[in-house]
Amino acid sequence: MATSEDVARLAGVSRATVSRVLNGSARVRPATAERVRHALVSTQYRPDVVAQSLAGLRSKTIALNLLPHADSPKALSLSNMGDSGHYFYLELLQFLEREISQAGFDLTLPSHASDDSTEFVRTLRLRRVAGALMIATHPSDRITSALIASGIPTVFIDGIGQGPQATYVKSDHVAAAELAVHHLLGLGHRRIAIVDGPVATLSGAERLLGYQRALGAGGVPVRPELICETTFGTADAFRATVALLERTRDFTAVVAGSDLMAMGVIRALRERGLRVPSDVSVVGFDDVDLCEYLDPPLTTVRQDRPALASGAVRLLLAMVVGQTGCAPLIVPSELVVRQSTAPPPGRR
Amino acid sequence: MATSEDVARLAGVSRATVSRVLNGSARVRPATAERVRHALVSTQYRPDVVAQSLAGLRSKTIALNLLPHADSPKALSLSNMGDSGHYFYLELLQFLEREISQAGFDLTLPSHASDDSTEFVRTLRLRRVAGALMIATHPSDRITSALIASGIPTVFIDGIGQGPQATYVKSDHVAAAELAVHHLLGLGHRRIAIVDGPVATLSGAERLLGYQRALGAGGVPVRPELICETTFGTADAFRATVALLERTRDFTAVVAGSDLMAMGVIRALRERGLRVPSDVSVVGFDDVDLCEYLDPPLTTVRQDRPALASGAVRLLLAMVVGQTGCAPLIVPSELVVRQSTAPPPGRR
DNA sequence: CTGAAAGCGCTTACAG
DNA sequence: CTGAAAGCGCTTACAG
Repeated sequence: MATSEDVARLAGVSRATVSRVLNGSARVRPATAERVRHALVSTQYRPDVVAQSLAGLRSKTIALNLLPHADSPKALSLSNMGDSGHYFYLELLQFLEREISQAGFDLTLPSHASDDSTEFVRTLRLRRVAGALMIATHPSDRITSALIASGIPTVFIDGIGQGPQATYVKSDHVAAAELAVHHLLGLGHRRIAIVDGPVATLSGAERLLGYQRALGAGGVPVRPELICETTFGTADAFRATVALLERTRDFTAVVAGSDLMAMGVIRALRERGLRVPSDVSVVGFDDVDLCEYLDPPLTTVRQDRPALASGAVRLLLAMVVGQTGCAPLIVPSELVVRQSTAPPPGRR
Repeated sequence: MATSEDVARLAGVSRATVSRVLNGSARVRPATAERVRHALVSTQYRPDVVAQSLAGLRSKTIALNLLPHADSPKALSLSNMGDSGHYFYLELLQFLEREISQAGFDLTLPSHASDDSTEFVRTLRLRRVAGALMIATHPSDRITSALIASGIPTVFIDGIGQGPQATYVKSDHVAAAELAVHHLLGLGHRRIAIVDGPVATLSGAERLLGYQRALGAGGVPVRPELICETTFGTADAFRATVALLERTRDFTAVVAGSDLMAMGVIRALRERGLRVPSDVSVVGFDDVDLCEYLDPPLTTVRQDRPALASGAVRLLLAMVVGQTGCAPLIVPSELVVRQSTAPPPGRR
């Protein structure tokens, strides 16, 4: 593999000059630059990224971390995604990877030795990452503040955190939940339950808030016994729904905290002899790929994955090249009506 | 951040010695080693991974690539996984990440500038990756041979490739398909269709083979009109099943190429008025998390994800430390009977 | 505009 | 057993 030395020799210049035309870091006489450029292609030169990093430049690497309501970096990115509760993030990741790769950056999932937030930042620094993408971190996490203080450009996705070199991107989950509830209200439902994800989570908290607000706006009292909170896992949503049904059957619709949770909700409803949507309507969130293949196809509120991903990468890259104080990006959601919602029983 | 210089000064030795105790690369007098170790902890020293890489060592980084039947490295890892057809690999990745992280390695998804296989290898070399994990590469890919020739330790997962520093890990998809078909045969089915993934794919090809073999062993003739091939996507499985139904309805069971494909199959069956399993039984492969929440809960053949992942990482790490000629690992699958299979209509 | 030199933080022969 | 030196491949002040 050709080194910058080889290129320099071939072009009859010094390595410094080669570096300069490569990085456009200083003015080079057009003729020389041209010679260098020729040498560059004829040697098939590729800069050694490791050497570049060592020489002080930040590497062209973005660290990725997914830490749903866990205060510890040890909570691994993918491991957190593994339980199907996080399929949505996977679909998001797909777009994220595309954008980052197109910008010529590598994505790295660093292994964290300890679970201390100082160590976390140190690990990123040691790898000289250009920036960090943090998915689903809770605002009060130690890591959030450590990262903001570190000055490493970072964007929080579905999390909140702001600083000179930090900002965030998220869907408006409050409005999304309002959309879901309005839809149900519009169909004639009045007794609407919610099987929500953890309120310690941004989306969990916001969806609950939206649910309450929309109910209020519709003149429907919020009934605490219809509010369930659990994890984003399908199995837990199933259990929570079973518990809800044991408590009361006085509802005709349920807002599930996510599409995957909706699967658990629907299964519980059915096992107890309730039909969806004729007895109970169910609406989810995210609009994960498989929604339309569920039985019944799931009515849900879609998060705009491409907008979320490209927004996040755009902001991150802007900060990497020095921009500061970027405003957060709030992405609107969209109701997708399929067949898991219908008017309540006595109302058709 | 403390450098090895700092540690050396504090311990009253040279950087070389620090390096030696760190890497155990040479004998150091116990007393000195002890002093160094003290200095190590009191300075909270962490080696600079970038510098280590540059100094000639391979980095503690494993490259990850997912290239289902694509001859191009441009086909991005996650992007390939994004269509839900690859949820299984995501669940696998979860285990992979855990194992790799525990071993102290980072996982990197390198961005590939071109789609040439030489460039591919070069990219890995430039990043000084310790090894590569290739998921679902086709044996005849250019990349497969380039990688084997490169000498970079690599293990192919759900792919095939062998060399001094390359080996593979996979489920026995043939046996898995036989399991599925035997189960159906045992229930009394004789007319069994298959909606398979691409035969250009290892699992697609093997599952078809197993299907044919099991049928033969059961004395049931293989009928070409009952064999469909499509992608691993749910939507395509849906379409293929619709097409199959237009051709013939003379079957009482279908073997789907994967769980996600099974979702498409079931949906198509239902839309055409067929009930599952009373009219038609359906069996999938993989045993993805959500199988038990489908309606009906899906009978499937489970791939042993933990065994696949830990086997792959173990082999890779062995090669990273110099072992050569590792034998491939074939992992057995297991039938999981749920409720999408039942005896054929007239036979209960 | 361009080159010689120093430096990024480590490791590894080479001497002793 | 241990240190001084060279080197990994690049970049960036510093001179000119």
